[in-house]
Amino acid sequence: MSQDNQTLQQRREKAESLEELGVKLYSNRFKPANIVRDIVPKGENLQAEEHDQSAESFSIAGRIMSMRKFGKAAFCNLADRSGQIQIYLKKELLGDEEFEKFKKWDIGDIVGIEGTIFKTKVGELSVQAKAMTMISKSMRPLPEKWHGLTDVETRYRQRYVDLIVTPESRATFRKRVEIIRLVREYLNNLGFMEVETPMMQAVPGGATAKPFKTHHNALSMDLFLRIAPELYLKRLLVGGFERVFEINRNFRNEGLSTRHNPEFTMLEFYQAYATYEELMDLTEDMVSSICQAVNGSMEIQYQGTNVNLAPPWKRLTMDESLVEIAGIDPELLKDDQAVLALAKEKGIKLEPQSGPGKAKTELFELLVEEKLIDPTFITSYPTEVSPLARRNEDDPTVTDRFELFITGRELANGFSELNDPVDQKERFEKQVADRGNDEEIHPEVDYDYIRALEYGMPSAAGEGIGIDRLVMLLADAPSIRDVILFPHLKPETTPDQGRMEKNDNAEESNN
RNA sequence: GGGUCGUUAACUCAGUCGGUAGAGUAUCUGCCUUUUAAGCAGAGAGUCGUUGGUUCGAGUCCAACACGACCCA
Repeated sequence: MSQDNQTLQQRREKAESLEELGVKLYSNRFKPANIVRDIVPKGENLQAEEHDQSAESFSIAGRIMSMRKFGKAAFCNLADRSGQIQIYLKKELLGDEEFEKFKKWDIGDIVGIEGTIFKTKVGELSVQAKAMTMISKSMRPLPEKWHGLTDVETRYRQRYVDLIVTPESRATFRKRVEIIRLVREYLNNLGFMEVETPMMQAVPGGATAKPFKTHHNALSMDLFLRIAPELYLKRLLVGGFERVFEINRNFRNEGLSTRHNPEFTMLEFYQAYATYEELMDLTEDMVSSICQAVNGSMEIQYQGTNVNLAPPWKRLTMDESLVEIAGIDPELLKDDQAVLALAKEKGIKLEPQSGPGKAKTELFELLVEEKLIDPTFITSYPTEVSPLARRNEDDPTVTDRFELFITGRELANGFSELNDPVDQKERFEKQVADRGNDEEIHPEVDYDYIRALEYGMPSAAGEGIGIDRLVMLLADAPSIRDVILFPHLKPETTPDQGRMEKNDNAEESNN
């Protein structure tokens, strides 16, 4: 704390002298009648140096972002949720007493202003203050006005500061909110119901991933944070909710990267009597129209690369992509042994029980995935890697499934759902048997889900879209941490903190 | 988990060959009633990420650790 001494102390002293002048440092009396966005149009017809003849009074509240003080007058920039406007304060108008109080104001304070509007010499619309109210005194200085806050660690840890001073960051999160709103609107318009299913699950199913474990004391049982909502949403199809979706968090206990946060937001939706082909059409239309709405165009740049989201999007089977993009001989793909040998040659390590389907998928990830820049649906995923997808009726080694790739990254995964309880049970059991030596993956057969299928689930197709990755794409964000308000970081260390003690505790809880 | 880079004032950054810790912004004091990176004059502000080591002497060299970024698995 000692490093903050000087600034904090100075601010405290100012705060005290304001209190002595009778100012409440944290008043909740001020109710702004206006926001900046409302005031701006009122000044449209004013000339430079002209005051609003109607003398209409406005009141606004916000944070002081900058100050330019003169002896007996000053200009400030005030920011509220809708924008920024300049405030002009002069001693002559406010009176000696109020102006003395103003001198103790700092950049970062949240204040209320009442006044009339005018334009300055250079034509900037400003509010001339006739009354001023302290709403919240700031005790810490804001980052430098010109460079702003560039240290990414501080931006992620102290997002509140980032949001105050980084307009791009505010814009990204507003865009995120808008994208999610548009997804909801799109699905609602098609008659989908938004539902919430369990985040804590006794059997973490619906994907292959390492779950987080937690414990319920009263029930004295372990629970897992969900890795996917899939099996619950399909239970709702059984229950007769024929179009459902959920936008919520999934949790995966795996590595962190620019594309992976331990908790991430997923859209999953299920539509009875649809097939995966209809979902490809839906996805193409939904994503491209949302892009048009938030970016004004379907042609965007992602980190300097042009991406065209205008439909129709390319559709390739996995085998076609291996031939067209990886340049693999189509004859080779027909020979299971040759496929396995090629995977080995490329340095892919496979479990002993892995078949050609797994090998093809690995080859795809290695040789094709990153080359899919414009949106591309890859279809005909091997049954081996698709435990929940419906088999293709003509070729049972593949499923009626697609994944969507944009800028070399997986954005969506969808398929025609498996609704045959016998087939589903066999596949679950095989998955458990095949888990290999990875105990953490934790596959278990969800027998209640099998029972649900035994009551009869309508034919259906379902899909998951990674919302964080969609926002990254549409907001041109390089890291998933730029689109998550509070991304996961290790606890920060401070010199005067008992770090050693913390480490001891951590070790104990690991054991 | 591995590799590379980074961590110096509240913020953005310099810091040469190992020899008294620097700038701009912010802050404080004075002047200043249309500025907008306002201006002028002056002042204060540092656990150089942490802990060790080498050295007469370490922000600088070495090691370990912490946190972060990027790449790889």
